[in-house]
Amino acid sequence: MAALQKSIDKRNALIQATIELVNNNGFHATPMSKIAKMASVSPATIYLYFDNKQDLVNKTYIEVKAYYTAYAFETYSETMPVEIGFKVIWKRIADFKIKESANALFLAQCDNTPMIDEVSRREGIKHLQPLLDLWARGKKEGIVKPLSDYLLYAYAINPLSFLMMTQNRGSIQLTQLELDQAYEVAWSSIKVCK
Amino acid sequence: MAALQKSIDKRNALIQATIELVNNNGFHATPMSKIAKMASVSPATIYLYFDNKQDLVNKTYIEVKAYYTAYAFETYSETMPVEIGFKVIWKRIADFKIKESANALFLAQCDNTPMIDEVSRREGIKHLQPLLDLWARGKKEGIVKPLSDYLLYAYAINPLSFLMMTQNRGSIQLTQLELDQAYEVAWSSIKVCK
DNA sequence: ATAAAAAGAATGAACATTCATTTTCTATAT
DNA sequence: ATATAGAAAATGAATGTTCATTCTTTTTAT
Repeated sequence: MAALQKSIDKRNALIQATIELVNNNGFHATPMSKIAKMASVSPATIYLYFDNKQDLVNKTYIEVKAYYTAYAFETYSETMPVEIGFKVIWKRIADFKIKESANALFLAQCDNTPMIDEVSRREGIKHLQPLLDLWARGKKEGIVKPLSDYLLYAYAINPLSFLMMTQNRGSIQLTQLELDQAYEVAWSSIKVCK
Repeated sequence: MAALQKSIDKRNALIQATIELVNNNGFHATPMSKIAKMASVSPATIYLYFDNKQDLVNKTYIEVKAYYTAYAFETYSETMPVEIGFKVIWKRIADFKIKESANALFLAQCDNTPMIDEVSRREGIKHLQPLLDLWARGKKEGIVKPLSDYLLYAYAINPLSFLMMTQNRGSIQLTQLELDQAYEVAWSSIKVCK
């Protein structure tokens, strides 16, 4: 099969270059020629791996998103009690946003921009299901507030995006203390008060 | 003075067109020619009001941001008790995100993108001071948790951006009930528990 | 020896910006 | 009030560049 013979390394280099350049310049200011140069490849070669620029950025988005969700749930198991499970997932997401900030930044840009197809966007959302299941369980057990998933996400998870963005812009440097505080606020905002 | 004689209506039309087109297509996919057409103006005319495309988008950002903050603090007074003051501001911001969703969407895109100069970005941040002052007062009175402003903002205000974004994408329709719930979560996440 | 993969150069379209003219406004003189 | 000169504002049509994509040729691997 043709695609399989092509070098996976080149494909990865292209994806990485796309992430880095789009993060720094935005989609509109990253020409294919620069992506090619950064990946040490001819512009024409990009078209052996991707249909066109839009396809390149869509596929980059989907791959990064898949990596993100795999990372988020890596250490989680559905047998964990709700509070433990949430903590495990939350910490992994925080970890991702800090350690994989280029990837996280790229996702944030895609999620707040018409850069990505609706189709690819929907594709990227799917993988969050385990968290929604956890919340459903938590609600049933009376541990998690009976709020919509969107509200829970807005308060428990999304603030991490803002903190990551701000840190990345150099305005703040998150300390371990602040991260712990952030977790406490996140959990307290969705847990049922005794 | 030359600039003052030019039609303020045309300038406004250009700003409005920029907001709408950038919201729908992103910065990279909105040519000056389209902005001109939507504002019923010749492309050349844009350059009588703005230096270039970057300047146009920077100035649009600053204007929308100023409008946003003015709106947010419209009904707030520094003599209000902390809890009341916060509620007043929060509700106004929520109002803005819903009623002025085109403006809010534009700001969200600017804030998550390298579309805007650092200079203009900093310019836009300034106006949030009354909220930071309110929090300082709240901390002193032992009403607000002793967290950094960024953490407070991340949990008390930023979730509204996510909810607005999601609603705008058609995934949800915020009801009054949900808005009230959102407020309760916001306040409970920053207030000191008794 | 053949076919896949990659390359560099070429192509053509899109676009930001400028240029040369025309239109509109304003202030003054009648 | 009206006409008009001069300036400001606005325009549509160029200009030159940038860039996504394709074409033809070369390199690499089997």
